[in-house]
Amino acid sequence: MSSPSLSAHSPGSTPTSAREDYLECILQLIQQKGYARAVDIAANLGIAQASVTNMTQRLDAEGLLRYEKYRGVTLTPTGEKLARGVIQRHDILARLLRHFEIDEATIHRDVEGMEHHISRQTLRVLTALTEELDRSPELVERLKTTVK
Amino acid sequence: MSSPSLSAHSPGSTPTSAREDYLECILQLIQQKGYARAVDIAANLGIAQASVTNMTQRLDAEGLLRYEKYRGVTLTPTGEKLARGVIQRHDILARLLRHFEIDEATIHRDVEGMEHHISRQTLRVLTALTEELDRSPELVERLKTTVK
DNA sequence: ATGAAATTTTAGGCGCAACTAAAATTTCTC
DNA sequence: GAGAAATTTTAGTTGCGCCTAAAATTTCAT
Repeated sequence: MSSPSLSAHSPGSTPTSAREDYLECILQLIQQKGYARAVDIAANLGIAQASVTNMTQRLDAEGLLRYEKYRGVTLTPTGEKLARGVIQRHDILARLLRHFEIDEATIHRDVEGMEHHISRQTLRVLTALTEELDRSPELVERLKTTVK
Repeated sequence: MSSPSLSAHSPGSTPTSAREDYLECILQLIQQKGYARAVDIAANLGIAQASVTNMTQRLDAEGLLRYEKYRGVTLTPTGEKLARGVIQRHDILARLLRHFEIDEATIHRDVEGMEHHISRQTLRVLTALTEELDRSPELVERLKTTVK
């Protein structure tokens, strides 16, 4: 039922999860600190610095970011759009789950895994759902009792 | 923020997504036809038959199924439990999304991607949510209007 | 029961995305 | 501004999970 794994990232195709993780992380760093250095990307993703160089070179070749040796990286418009999408999906999922009493670590793991697989359509639904939970604490309460 | 990719499947560790896809597919075949042949597994997963042999050998070594050369495969209790878990997560996600007007193809793709990343806690929440939607068509209607 | 067809296995290979170790470059400190 | 420290890059390696082609085995039809 699943596709033969996301292989070759032809330009225009959907980035792999790993690529999305990089883009997300890079945008977050840029927003937080104004720049994205390899050492911080590596720390945030929990991988070795050399792996970052490697991947950022590929992402540059694919037009998702601009990479200059020994200088930091910046996102291209395409890359930034993708990064914003991932962050948006991440945030909605986290907001949705936080309505219930799920530990943050679990929320983090689940969201991290799911955020790469949500279509625009599903995102819209989850957004509506989350906003309904925001404005209807009774609903949240009813659900929480059902859960336990 | 993400882990260094799911590498070595040490016994007792969480199976990779690919492994879960195999287990899910195998259990479905066994339920449907009484047995699981490589040719059907390959067709269902959209991969080559040789890849199935390869993976089933690994899954046997890991104790998730029993593999006998030129004979089919059967799930061990561990493998079957895992397969049931995946199918359960799959079904809940699909039921949840089907409450809205999302095309089946999109539901299929999203579920296929997300089903590997849902914890027990989150599963419980999504189940409660789905059952609430089952019994409250007004809520569904309200959400559907918000979405469009 | 034998030969053709289907299925399964073996063998070798590939791309992705990680790793380590060592070399190159930049940045900080005095 | 020289040297130490930090960072980045290069080079080479690994495991996963897929591939194709060819060989082995089983199954099916006559």
